[in-house]
Amino acid sequence: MSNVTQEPSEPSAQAIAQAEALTATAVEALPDGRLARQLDQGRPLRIKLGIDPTAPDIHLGHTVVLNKLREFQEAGHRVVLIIGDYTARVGDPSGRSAQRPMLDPAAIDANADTFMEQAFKILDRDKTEVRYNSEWLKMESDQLFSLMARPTVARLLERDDFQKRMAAEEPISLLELVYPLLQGYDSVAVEADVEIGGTDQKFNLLFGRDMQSSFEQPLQSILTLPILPGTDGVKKMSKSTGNYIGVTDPPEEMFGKVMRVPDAILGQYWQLLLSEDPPEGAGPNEAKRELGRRLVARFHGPDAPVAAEEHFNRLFVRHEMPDEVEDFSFAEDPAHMPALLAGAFGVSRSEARRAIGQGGVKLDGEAMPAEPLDYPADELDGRVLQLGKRRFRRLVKGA
RNA sequence: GGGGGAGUGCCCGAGUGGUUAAAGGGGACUGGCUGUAAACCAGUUGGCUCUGCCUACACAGGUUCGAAUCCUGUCUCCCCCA
Repeated sequence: MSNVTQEPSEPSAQAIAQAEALTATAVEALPDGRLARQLDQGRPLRIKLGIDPTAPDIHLGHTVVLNKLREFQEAGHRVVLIIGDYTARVGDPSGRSAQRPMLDPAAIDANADTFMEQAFKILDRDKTEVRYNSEWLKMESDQLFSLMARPTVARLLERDDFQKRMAAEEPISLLELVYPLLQGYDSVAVEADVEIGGTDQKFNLLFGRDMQSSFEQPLQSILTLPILPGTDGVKKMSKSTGNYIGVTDPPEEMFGKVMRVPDAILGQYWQLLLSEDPPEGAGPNEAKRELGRRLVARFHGPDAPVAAEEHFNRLFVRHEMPDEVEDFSFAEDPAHMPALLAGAFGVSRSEARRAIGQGGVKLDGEAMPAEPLDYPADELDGRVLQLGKRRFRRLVKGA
């Protein structure tokens, strides 16, 4: 395929240096040396990222890739952000151990909107081209068949995920099998020069080259970036496993979540999110605090970290109440504690009873006794009800 | 189309007629310790008007004094052969 490109065979020293800078944090940049030759073409490259809007929010895991795109933009290149409104309906099998349900189009569209808005917290709008892949994937079936005629089943089944699932005798839908084709066709449609993704995307990214090749296009090079572990320190960060830090999380929550991350992955967080090592000589506590401050500042502005950190100190270090507590108004008199807790925190009454029995419920900081369960409304009015360590509501006697 | 296997609580997974709201593990929650975390210890983990009652082992019926366990049908999934 090299005959269709106008790349010089030996990249300039300058291009090599530039490529090295851009791939420093990447796990792999394939094919070897290709990026430098592309950079030498002296035109802005088209850097592709596809995101399936299966959830409405962007979390820090996404930002690793977005930050890389930003670097490309700063180097004068153009980002092609593909909203996978069509592929979201299919479901990417990458890293999956089970089939996932198809999403309904309305939800996908809503997700896509918030997603993009959040992506522009990082990307430069002026150097970004946003495309929806339904634009070209909503095709006639004979056109689809001609796509499907190209790759072989054996080729598709090579991938890890499928191997594992077959070995475990788990189902793989035909649709999932076709997914890489669709993603690959995205690359053809936007004439991508470079595609970026997490290491779990390697197969799909490489497959894009196959697709481009069958359409006799220049082949994209690919860049895989490390996967950011979630706040549990084990699994990939994702909304569905609940181990994520969202870019729209309020400052206190963002700071708190950072502080709760296991020490073991602190170094990775620093590297992947800030592209540097934790400060020399700082203990894990301080390193996490600094990480938290910087992230809060990045997403909420330079003034936000102070209040967020103070909130954290108050709640978790000094075990005091937050300065602002949401009201919960109740009408019953006398008030039945389990019912009150259920209403205020969305737990079941049984759970509430257990929590009380375990000393997990406090009123103005004092643990409540198991008995009695009923209190006169006047006695509770204005006091702060607490469940566990971090859930608070100010009780307000209402009509 | 034929044959075989399986569906249990948030997840995995024991249990094949009766002290089974259902072993064990994971996760989660609460308390302790702590640095916020990890590790560790203790407790909890279907619901409720809670010394008891109700609902639950894919779904719907049936057998039985009694069923997650037996029977029938339905749905779903997996494997093998074609």
